[in-house]
Amino acid sequence: MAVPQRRARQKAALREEILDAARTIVLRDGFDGLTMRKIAEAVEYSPGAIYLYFPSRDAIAHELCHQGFAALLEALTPAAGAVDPRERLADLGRAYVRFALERPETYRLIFMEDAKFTDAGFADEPGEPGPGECALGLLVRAFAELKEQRRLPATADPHALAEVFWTATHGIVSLKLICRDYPVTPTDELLETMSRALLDGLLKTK
Amino acid sequence: MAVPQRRARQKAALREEILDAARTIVLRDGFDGLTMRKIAEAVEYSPGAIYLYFPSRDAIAHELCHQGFAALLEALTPAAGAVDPRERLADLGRAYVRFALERPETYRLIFMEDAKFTDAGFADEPGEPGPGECALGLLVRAFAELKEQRRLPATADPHALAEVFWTATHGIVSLKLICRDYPVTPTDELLETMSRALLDGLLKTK
DNA sequence: GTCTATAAATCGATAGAC
DNA sequence: GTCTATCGATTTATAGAC
Repeated sequence: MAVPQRRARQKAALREEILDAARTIVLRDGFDGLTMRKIAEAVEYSPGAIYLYFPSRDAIAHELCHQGFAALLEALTPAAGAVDPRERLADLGRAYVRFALERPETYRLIFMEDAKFTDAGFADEPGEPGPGECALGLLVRAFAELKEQRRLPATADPHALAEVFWTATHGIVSLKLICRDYPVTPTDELLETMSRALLDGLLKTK
Repeated sequence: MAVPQRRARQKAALREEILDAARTIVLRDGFDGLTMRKIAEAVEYSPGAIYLYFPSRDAIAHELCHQGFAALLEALTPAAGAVDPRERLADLGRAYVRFALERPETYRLIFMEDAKFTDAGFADEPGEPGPGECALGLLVRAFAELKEQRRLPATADPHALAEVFWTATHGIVSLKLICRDYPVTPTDELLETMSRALLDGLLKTK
């Protein structure tokens, strides 16, 4: 029983090597620049060998996307520690922006490339939460707590408010990642102004 | 002198035909699906003939982008009629979202594809305003009026606030255009909630 | 000015030798 | 399991006949 296990380990190791190489390429050349040939060259195998580990280029991209969502969730989780939900939302916004700017190609891949990758990050298998859903859940939870504390109107929908906060933050980073010169205002200032105004406007009182 | 003018008209006409065909293709197949061959087929010329009117695929995309920004400005201008600046901002947000959803491929082209296209729409020639700058100017002007009316703090920066409003709106539509399933909340509801909360939070009083 | 033909470079994916 | 070789289809752009 030992030999097949070793083989399985080796197979898994090369799988990881391929994914690492793919990540590097996406980071350097963007998603369109990810080709089977480049991957093969990077791991020093022939192009055909890659197909023994992944059935297609899309499968590799899908796996990268899944790992990207997991990384986002990992980056957000430590920012969800604040006791005060409002403070926590501001922290989550900052962590989200930091993640996007530090790993621009990962962010582009999961949120700016293709619907099939983005949607896949939310519901892993139909019904299962998935890392994207969990990340959004951090926001939902904070708004739900604000509502429990009667700092939001009784009619407020925590999920909708979480999506408002998320889309607004996404708007800042996605434009910053696309354009060189616009928006002119520094990212931090945009985020802080947006975050404060949005929460001021939503909450009954500070 | 008449003949060269007629020739110039014919040349300009075919130029427009090429651009029209390119627009249709971008709308149908997305930006990546825009190829010289498809354009040539659509206008019933050979691929090589296109190069007599445009030096490259990028030049066509650049022209499309410029026209896209002009169309955005045209779609926003009638929404800038409200006397009350706050009401005007809400109207501009609605017109912006409507434009993006009605012409998704145009919106993708000018704001979600490539930096060189997006930046080009703002400052046409260095120094000149460009349609993108004008569109943003509609927002800046509204915030500037709010400041004149003492409904914003004296320290408020109208340009920064305009960019906050713009990025937040862009966040809604860009995610809607990318993902099938997320955000779950309907676009209109996201926009109205965001718009109201943001302006409530920024303005001293309603 | 327009065409045909083609260069030169990609790509994803597969077949079959070893 | 890996490689070589290649299919078949892309693409942008150009050269040269008409």
